[in-house]
Amino acid sequence: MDGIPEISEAEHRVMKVIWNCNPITAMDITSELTKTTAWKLNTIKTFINRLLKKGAIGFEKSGKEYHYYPLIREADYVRTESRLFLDRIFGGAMKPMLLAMAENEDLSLEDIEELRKRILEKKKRR
Amino acid sequence: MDGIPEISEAEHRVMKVIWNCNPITAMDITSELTKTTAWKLNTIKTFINRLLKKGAIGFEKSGKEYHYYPLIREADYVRTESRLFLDRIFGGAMKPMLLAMAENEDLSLEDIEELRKRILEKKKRR
DNA sequence: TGACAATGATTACATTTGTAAATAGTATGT
DNA sequence: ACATACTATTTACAAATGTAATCATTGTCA
Repeated sequence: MDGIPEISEAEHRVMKVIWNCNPITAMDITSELTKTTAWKLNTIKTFINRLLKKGAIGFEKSGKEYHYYPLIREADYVRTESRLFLDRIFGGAMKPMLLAMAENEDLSLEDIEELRKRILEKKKRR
Repeated sequence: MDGIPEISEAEHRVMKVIWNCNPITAMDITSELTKTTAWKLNTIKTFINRLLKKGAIGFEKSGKEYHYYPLIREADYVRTESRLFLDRIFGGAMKPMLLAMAENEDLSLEDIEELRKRILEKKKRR
């Protein structure tokens, strides 16, 4: 039910732009990315092509421009990556991860409260 | 204050064995790893050598055997990797990460309670 | 002391990734 | 219809990674 392809770091930066706003042209992707990276147009084209080949995005052409759009949902990608991270670093156990995060990152009691509510809701939904 | 070198996925598997028990010989690392992977001895030797070159581990020889030990602490590695993950996937924001995790993984109210306590303790410590 | 067996070091090779230049295809104005 | 100016596709290349075979060193037993 998954089938999320391997997406490299740089490719992921491109995906984020496409998820954020689509369909979108290569030019617009580039404008967005050059705000935060030093990548050349051609470099970004390479990433776009690799994403196409991997089946992560698709396009429809109108005139001479291609308009790209995602074929996988960000939520699915995030879920897959989170699970991989959890498995790799914490042996798949949620609790040690949370405790480590609590130790190293800033977390307020309000954040915790929100988390609790969300879990209650989730339980109710089922 | 960090200086954690880049450690690849496979190398990390080796690191975990060394963190878990050290000093340790290449043979013992291999016995451990062949339980869960199909890696050949030589493959594992390669990873050990790359870790040596990267300064992630050191060794002391006794007789013909080398005994390897870590030069970086697992806690530091975990912190670095967690931060990278958080930045890459969630733009550095802890809360969205927690909410996504709460949605996708099993988290009990008891876990949350423990988390809350830990945060209180941390606040007190400072 | 000299050969063997074990262990570490070096070399090898395909794939992925970051980075980009060169080349090819095409809609549009003249 | 044709050249032009874009835009997309192909090709390039070095570094990192996964995977391992081969070469070199050295302690040990005969």
